[in-house]
Amino acid sequence: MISPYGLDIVESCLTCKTRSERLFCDLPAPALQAFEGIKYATAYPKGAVLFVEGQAPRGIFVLCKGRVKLSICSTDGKTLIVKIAEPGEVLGLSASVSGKPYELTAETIDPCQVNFVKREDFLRFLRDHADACFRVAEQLSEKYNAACHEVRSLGLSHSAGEKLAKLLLEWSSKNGEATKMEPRLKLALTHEEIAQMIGTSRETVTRLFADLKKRQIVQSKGSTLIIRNKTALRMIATNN
Amino acid sequence: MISPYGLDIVESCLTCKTRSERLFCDLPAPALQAFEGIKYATAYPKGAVLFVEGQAPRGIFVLCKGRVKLSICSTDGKTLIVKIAEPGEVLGLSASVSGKPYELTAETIDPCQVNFVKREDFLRFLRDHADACFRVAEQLSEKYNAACHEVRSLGLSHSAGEKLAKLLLEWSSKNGEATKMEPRLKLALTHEEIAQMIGTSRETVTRLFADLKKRQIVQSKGSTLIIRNKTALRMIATNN
DNA sequence: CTAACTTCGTGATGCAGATCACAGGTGATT
DNA sequence: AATCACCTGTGATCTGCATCACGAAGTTAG
Repeated sequence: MISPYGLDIVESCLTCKTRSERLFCDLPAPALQAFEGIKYATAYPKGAVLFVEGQAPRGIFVLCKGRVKLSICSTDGKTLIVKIAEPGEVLGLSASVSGKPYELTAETIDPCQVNFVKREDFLRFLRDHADACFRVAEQLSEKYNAACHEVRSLGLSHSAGEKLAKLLLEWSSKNGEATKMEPRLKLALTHEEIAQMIGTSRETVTRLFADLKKRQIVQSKGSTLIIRNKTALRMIATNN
Repeated sequence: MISPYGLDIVESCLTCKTRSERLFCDLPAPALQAFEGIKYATAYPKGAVLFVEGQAPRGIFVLCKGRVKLSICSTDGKTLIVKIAEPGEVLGLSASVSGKPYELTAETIDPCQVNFVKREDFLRFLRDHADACFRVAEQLSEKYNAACHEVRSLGLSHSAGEKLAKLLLEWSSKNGEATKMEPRLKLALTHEEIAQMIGTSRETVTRLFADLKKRQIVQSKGSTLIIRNKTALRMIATNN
């Protein structure tokens, strides 16, 4: 089959191997069958925009492969990256359910495979399949939960250093590296983007990293970051 | 019937007059009947705590009367008020759906009437009533939407003045006063609480109000605030 | 009607971090 | 190897606001 942007496209959800690990995708057979009928399997290159904040909801995007940057943006161009979505997440869900405009902008940062479902089709699907509807509620709860974490991090931390430390710890816990004494993680983002994630300026991020290195708390090798002193980092993250 | 804390308790959802105006409550007859069977109508005095951030979810709280303060709190005691919930909202919903701990603390700021539903009962109810399940998804979308607004306000505004202006405009739009040239609104919160809503210090709020008054943008009469210059306020809210 | 709180108003001070400005790195592209 | 575009590092400066500190003005209670 054709494979644009260097992706191995999983054509059908019915035969998808990773389905069972994913909260939303792991539907009972009838629902899955119905979903199969209304979805459009699509592929996007890196840097494609799935939807823009403020647009009327066209439908949902189930992310199968690749990562997507979710951000909000102020009138004067300042950007805040809310999260980096991973495969298995459903994007544009809340807007499609409520009918309100998308509240975020979604932009791919890898080549991505996405299953798109038109809003009307999706709503009909939800009416017919109660079990899927509950999955949606679960997904939305997850999203709400994540948003609350974001609010907490933005609203309750005093310093930029604290937020950076929180972010690094969070990242390290995602790679199964959390248990290790000295977790490693790939820094796939630029300082600029990290700054946008914690709501600060690029220069501050650079300075903070320099400081962490000087204090032997982290160490970088190319684009991998090694956390040498996890307890110290945790101190910075929790305290002030 | 008994009427604690000076409330007129609406005993049954079936005869509730305000039901139709409320997103979640306006259920089709069978679901409503079932809901009636699992809910506990309860009343709380002002200052009661419905649930605390971090607790395992016991169930949902449908707010019938009164207002509830939703906040998150850091280890060092700093508090951020996320929102003031109004009648019709369902509290503790996302935690009850996902099974994760409550992400907020809910505290009444008026005498309140609340319908409580135990988590297991609620989940069973959702399985049996697909239409209610969709309502839940809608509610969660609302909540997610609100959380996104919060994130935006916290993460993208440069100054405390901007956030205060946003808050005042938002409040004025809730009372049907938005259309008027000079909307009035009751300031039911102290400067301290307002500060906790916009993530700043009490003194700053006082100073900002003083400044707005000096510039003839607002004017206060006792606990009512009159917005004299809406365009100026909007300038402050959007720009910097 | 005074005491005891709570909330509000305002000055003085200090610091975190935004912003500007520029220099050195790094990797692609040709 | 040379150009370009984009990152990273670092100094200098400037400001918004947190924090401390205290006194005035409301509010509740005895």
